[in-house]
Amino acid sequence: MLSKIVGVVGPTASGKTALAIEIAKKYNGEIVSCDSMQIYKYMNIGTAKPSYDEMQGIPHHLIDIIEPSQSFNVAEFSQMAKECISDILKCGKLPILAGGTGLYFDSVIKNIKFTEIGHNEEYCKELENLALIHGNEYVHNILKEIDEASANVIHPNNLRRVIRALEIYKVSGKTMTQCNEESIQPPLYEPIIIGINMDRELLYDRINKRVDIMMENGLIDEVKHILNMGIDQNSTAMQAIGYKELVKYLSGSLSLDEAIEEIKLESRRYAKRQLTWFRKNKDIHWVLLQKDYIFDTIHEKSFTILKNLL
RNA sequence: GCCUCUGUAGCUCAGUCGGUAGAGCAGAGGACUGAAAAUCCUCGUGUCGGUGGUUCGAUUCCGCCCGGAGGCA
Repeated sequence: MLSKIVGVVGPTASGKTALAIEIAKKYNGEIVSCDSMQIYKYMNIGTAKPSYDEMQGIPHHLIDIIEPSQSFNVAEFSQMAKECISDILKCGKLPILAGGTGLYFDSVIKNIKFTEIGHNEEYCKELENLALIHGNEYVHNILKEIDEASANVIHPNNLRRVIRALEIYKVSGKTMTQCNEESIQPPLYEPIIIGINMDRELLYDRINKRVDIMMENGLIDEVKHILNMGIDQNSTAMQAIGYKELVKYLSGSLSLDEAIEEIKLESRRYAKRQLTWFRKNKDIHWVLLQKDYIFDTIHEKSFTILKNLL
């Protein structure tokens, strides 16, 4: 019998954090954040990290665990998240995996096994160079020769993924297809997943307003502070929405208004991508918010679902 | 009041020497196994301002009307 855990997913600004906390309060739970940017310290306003008060005494895991200068990846996340969940279950409490990073979420729910495949930066650079000189197709053709199945799935222009597939082969001697097959394992938990969604217009309105609030709360100072720590503008952390645009503003390539509009635009697109990812997961119980809404209805509907399934 | 320019996709505009139209942006959909808030793919029918006329045929030419911008009085 698998242990039950709760999942809370949805696009940015849909209210995942608040819902997760309510669920934790009601069911004696602890929250495992599933967010690729909230893992970074000092990035609070722009990642909409819950404040100490907002957490209402509920333990939150995998938030503020690394420095913005450090790199991080799914494999590490997956491992840490499973350890957290295991600990929470041992205490007899309910783990709640909540966040908007679809890949991270699935890696835990599907129990994907990431074997030790390191990196070979030199090789990657070499491939990047080849692409620069001969074009993306050229590198894609190299992949086609060693792993046709992957080549068929990865678009030639998606250089990053083409290179990763080649890197896997270079480092491990196995094709990506082979590695992916081996990574499939039976799930560890029985997840009950709540997905929050709402009318697009309403969502976008919430996103736009939240960006304004972030600006009022001092996002610019937060970005300056991180930059002053000597964090590279090209670091993963600085690719976060809200940060990369303000870096452009601070370096003078965008006006403040342009930067704010770009943050809103990128956030809306991000929300759309998140929905695309989560929509294909048929196990999600969607809770929809209509236009003339009372926000608590999301919580009520969620509790009804949980009551029947937990 | 007169003159000139202008009205085409949600926005900015192109274009049709008369055969009912296409870019960018916005938007939508999709992919995703070690950077994932990343990366990548696909998608353009709209009373061509309204109304009369010329024409086999008008968004295109002509008249009038209604918007908008500028100039002269």
